[in-house]
Amino acid sequence: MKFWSQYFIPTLKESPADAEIASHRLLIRAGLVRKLGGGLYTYLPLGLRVMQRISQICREEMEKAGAIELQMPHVHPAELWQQGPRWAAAREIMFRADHAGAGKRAGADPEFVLGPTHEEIITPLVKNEITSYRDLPKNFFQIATKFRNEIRPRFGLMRAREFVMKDAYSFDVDEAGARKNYLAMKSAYERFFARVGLKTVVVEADTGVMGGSDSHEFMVPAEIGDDDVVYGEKSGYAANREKATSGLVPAGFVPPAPGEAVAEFPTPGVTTIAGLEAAPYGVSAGSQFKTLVYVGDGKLFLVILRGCDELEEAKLGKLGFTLFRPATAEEIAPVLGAKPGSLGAVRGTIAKRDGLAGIFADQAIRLVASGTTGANRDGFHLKNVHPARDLDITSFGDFRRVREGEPDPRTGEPLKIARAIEVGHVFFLGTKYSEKFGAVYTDDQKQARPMVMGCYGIGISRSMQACIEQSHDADGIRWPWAVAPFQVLICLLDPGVEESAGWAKRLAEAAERAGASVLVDDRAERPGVKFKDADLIGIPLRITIGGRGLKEGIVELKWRSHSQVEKLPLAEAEARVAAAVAQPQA
RNA sequence: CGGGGUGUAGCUUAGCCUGGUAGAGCGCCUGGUUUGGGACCAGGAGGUCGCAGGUUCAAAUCCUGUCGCCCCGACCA
Repeated sequence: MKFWSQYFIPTLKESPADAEIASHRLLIRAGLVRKLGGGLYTYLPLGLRVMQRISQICREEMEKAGAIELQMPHVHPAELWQQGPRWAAAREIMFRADHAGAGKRAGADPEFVLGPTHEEIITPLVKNEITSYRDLPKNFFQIATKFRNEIRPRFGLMRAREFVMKDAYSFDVDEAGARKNYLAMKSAYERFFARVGLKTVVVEADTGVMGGSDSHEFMVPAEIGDDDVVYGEKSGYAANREKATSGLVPAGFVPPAPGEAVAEFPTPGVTTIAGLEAAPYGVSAGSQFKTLVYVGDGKLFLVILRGCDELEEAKLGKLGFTLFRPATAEEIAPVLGAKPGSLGAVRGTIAKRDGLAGIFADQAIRLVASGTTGANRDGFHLKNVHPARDLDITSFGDFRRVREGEPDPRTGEPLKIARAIEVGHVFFLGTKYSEKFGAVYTDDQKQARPMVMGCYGIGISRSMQACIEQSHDADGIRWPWAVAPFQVLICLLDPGVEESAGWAKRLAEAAERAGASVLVDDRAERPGVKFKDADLIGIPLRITIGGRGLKEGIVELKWRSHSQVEKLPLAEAEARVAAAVAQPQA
């Protein structure tokens, strides 16, 4: 039992100017966190309590699923990351943790980094400690602070530079075992989110910088999310937009036959899709081929899309480059022979074809029978271009961004798109890390084999904010029972009156005996202030004790999520409070 | 990093265009009256106007630079 007057809950009437979304405002107004700097927050007592509750639920579900808790360092020798498979890709977001007097040149690699995640730490550990198939499978987890120098921290805890995450890493003897672990984690996640009261949607996801092959994300649908989820209402198809495909090109599609031969025509000053659409050319965007130039691991490559389509950059990840970025005009001209705006991939028109690592075409261009594209000669384009006949394509793939309304890949129904917050992510990693770090075991045939891994994250601090985003009203937060900082708030309107204080104590003890945590608002404030604060901090069950009620022989019981007030006769009050705690309505 | 915005008391902000005494509300302190949905009265404390330079007799206000923060895009739990 805590007394408000002895505790620390700095609530605010007005929300700070730098908080824009509801959950961020409430996080601050309800006294859960305070900002130190961009993406850096202090968890105040109330916020910390919520974090601890979420963590505890997470811990329980992990352990039920057979995972073992440990704790790894936050400071990592940079060397380990340099040995790993993603140093180049991950160093951008890593904080350097050089110690003073390291005497490093500017720009030199850091000696230490702050851990953004822990594959590079757990894998060497397991390599050293586990060598036999008899000791596998194992699944280790920790709940710890992560450090990522996010390019743009935002929305409070939603995307922070320092945040709390549960991360788990599974090690198996083979793929079948790893799949089993993957599914075990996936269902543990479902139980976890159900318990914390977060409604999530599971979607197929891109693996991003993490690497790996299979991946699902747990999303909380919310307007303010920074992911787009593509889904079919009937089919059950749901995928992150970065990964989503549509049935634009049906299975068994037969490309149209080629027509007239390719012909060049002058297009002075026209360097955009829109420019070619306009008079006098009148070429629809859908029958243009857009040629994008990227640099992958130091070499140029081309991506061909229909003029009406947009590149989904994340899909370039499957091409296998460690690092890629759009090429600059200076890099393009010598290889293609023209400036951006006149580029194309028609066979024989590329100045230095061997200067390209490949030409990758989105499969949707196969829908085009006769297209128009740049001639690799400034001021000229080519028409009557047939994808298969004329373009010098290395391979076809899915690179375009899905748009709302396109057909579901399974059922053909129009796809929908909604914003969502990613709160959990499971990856099937395979042997990418174990091979790199030599995490091998000896099987029963005395053969050395790489362990098959999976990794699994839950954003603990982000989940806290997602709870608020999903459960609040105009007056404040409405905490789900399981994660509320306190479950019962006793609003003691006359803390100085002995009879009132006595009832507060008795009812608080009754609630605690029934298993609830209790906060007593014993401040010398007017009732209005207490009620407003009660709604703001969102404790699920409120018991009001005041002179008016006591005169009537009652105390009041009210759920934060309902508007009705129940009057409890004093004689029944303790039992009724205990009964309410046993059957929470939140 | 690109684009947009913004920095004035613990919080929300007015003043800036058109240079000349920094002002309000909330919160805080003291006293009093109040006491079931953010009370009222009286008094009080609290501000290097983000920082640095410049223009000027004079800069919160104009100019330059810089830093922080917020929003939109790429990154992610």
